[in-house]
Amino acid sequence: MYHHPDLPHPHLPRSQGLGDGLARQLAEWISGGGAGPGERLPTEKQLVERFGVSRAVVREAIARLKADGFVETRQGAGAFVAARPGQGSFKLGSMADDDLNHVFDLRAAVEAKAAELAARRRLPEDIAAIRAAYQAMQQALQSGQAGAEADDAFHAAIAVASGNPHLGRFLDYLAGQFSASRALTWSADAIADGRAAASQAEHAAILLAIEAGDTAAAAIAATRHVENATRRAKENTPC
Amino acid sequence: MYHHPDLPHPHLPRSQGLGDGLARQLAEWISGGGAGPGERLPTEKQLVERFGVSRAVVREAIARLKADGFVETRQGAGAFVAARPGQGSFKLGSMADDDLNHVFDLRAAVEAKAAELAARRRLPEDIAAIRAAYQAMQQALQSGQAGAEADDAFHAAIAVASGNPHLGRFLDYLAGQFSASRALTWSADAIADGRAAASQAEHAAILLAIEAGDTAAAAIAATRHVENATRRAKENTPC
DNA sequence: TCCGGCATATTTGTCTGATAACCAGACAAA
DNA sequence: TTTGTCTGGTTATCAGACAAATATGCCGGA
Repeated sequence: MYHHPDLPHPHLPRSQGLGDGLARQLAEWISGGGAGPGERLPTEKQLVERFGVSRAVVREAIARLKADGFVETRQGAGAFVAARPGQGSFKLGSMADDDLNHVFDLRAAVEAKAAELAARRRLPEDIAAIRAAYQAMQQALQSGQAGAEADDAFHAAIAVASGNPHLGRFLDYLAGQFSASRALTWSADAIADGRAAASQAEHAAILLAIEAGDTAAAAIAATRHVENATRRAKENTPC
Repeated sequence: MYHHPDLPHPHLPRSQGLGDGLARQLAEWISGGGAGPGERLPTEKQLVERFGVSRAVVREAIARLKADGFVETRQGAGAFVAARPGQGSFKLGSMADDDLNHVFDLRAAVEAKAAELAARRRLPEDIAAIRAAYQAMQQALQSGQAGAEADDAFHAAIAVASGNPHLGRFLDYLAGQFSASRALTWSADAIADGRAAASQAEHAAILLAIEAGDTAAAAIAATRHVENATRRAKENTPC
C-alpha cells in the first residue's frame, strides 16, 4: 500500500457540499502535480479515512472528476489520473478586471477569421441573413430602440456564413463569459452619445467587405470592431 | 407532481457503468429541449423508479451533470437545468475527417494573434526564448534528428511572449485534440523530403517579424505557417 | 381579503452496511 | 512456458436510514 504523503489537508470547505469541496481539492492536487498521468489515486477507503467523510461523498467527488476528464476508473483496479488531465475541455479561468482585454484578444482573433472566411465563401443566403440583421440594427438605431438581439444575430450570421461551426460555438462560449458587454453597446447612454452609431458604422464596413469578397478587409474591419467595442464597453464602467 | 412524459426509455447501456449511461441520457434529453433552463428535473425518487436503478446511480449521474454545468441542485428543492446548460466550458465536438480543417482555422486565428501580440510587446527575454527554440530546431534539422519538442517550445514561447495566458492555454487545448499532427512534421519522411525545412523557413519568417516588431508581418507569417502545416500534415496521410 | 407564522411533507445531502463484478498477482498443474 | 485457479483488494451497485434545507398548505389575526 502506497502512502501518498502529500495529499491536501483534510479541511473541506462547506462551500457547496462536501462532494464539491473534495472534488475541488483533488483536482487541485492533481493539477499541482500531486499525481502524474496514469498514476493511481488513493483508494476510496483511504480517502474516506483521510477526509473523514462517507464513501458516498468520495464517490460523488470521483464522479465529478470523471466528468471533467481528470480521472478514469476501472472496476476492481482503482482510479487513475487521465492521460491529459482536464484537457477534455477548455475553460476560461478567473475573470479578473484586466483579464477582460485578454478575452477580447481571443474574440478579436476568431471574429476576424469568421469574417474572413465569410468573405471567401460569400453564399447568397448567408449574406442575406447578415444584411437582414444589419438592417434590423439600423432600424433600431433610428427609432432609438435597443438592438442587442440584432447585434447578436449579426455576429451569429457571420459565424454561420464562415462555414465553420466551431467558430460560432467558440464565440458563443466567449460571449457567455462576459454576457453584459454586448448589451452595454445598446444601453440608453450608448445610443445617446453616439457610441451605438459608431458600432453600426463598423458593422457596415464588415458587411461591405464580406459582400465584396474582400477577405483581408473583412478581417481588418472585424478586428477593428472588436477592439473599438472593447474600448467603448470600458468607457461605460464608472471609475 | 409533474409527470415528464417524454423522458428517454429506461434502457441504459451497460457500456461504461450505469451512472455514465444515465448521465448521457439525461444530458441528451436536456440538450434536445426536454427541459429548458431553470426548469426542474424529475426527483431522484422518480428517476430511480423510472430507470430501475438505485439512488446511488442516479446521484452519480446528477453529480456528473453538475460537473459539466448542465444542472444545479438545491437541497430540499430539487435539481434544475442550468441557465446556460453546458456553456461552462468549450468542447470541440466530433472530429470527423473534414473537420480537421475547421479546427485548423481556429488554430490559425489564435496563433496569428499570439504572434501579433508578441511582436507588439517584444520583451527581450521572451524573444530570447523564441530564438532558442528556433535554434534548437535548426540544429535538429541539420543533424537529421526529430525536433518536435523544440517545435512545441517555439510555439509555446510565442504564446508566452504574447502576454495573454488564455492564448497559450487555448492553443494547448487545440493541440491536444490532434496530438499526432505536429509530430508528423518531424517524421523521418518529412525530414527527408524537405517538408521539415519548409516549416523551419516559415518559423524564421515568424521570428524575424516578431524581432522587428512588425505586427502585421508576424500575423501573416503565423497564418501562412499554420495553413502550410495543415497541408503538409494531410500529405502525410495515405489515401 | 390578505398576510405572517407554523406544522408538515417533500427533496436533496450524508451516512452505514452489504453484495456483486472485476482486477492483479501468486501459485499450482499441465 | 503456458494455463487454470485461487485469493485479497477495489470499484460498482444496491438498500435503508437519518439530517438538513426547502416547499406547501393551513390557520389565526389584522
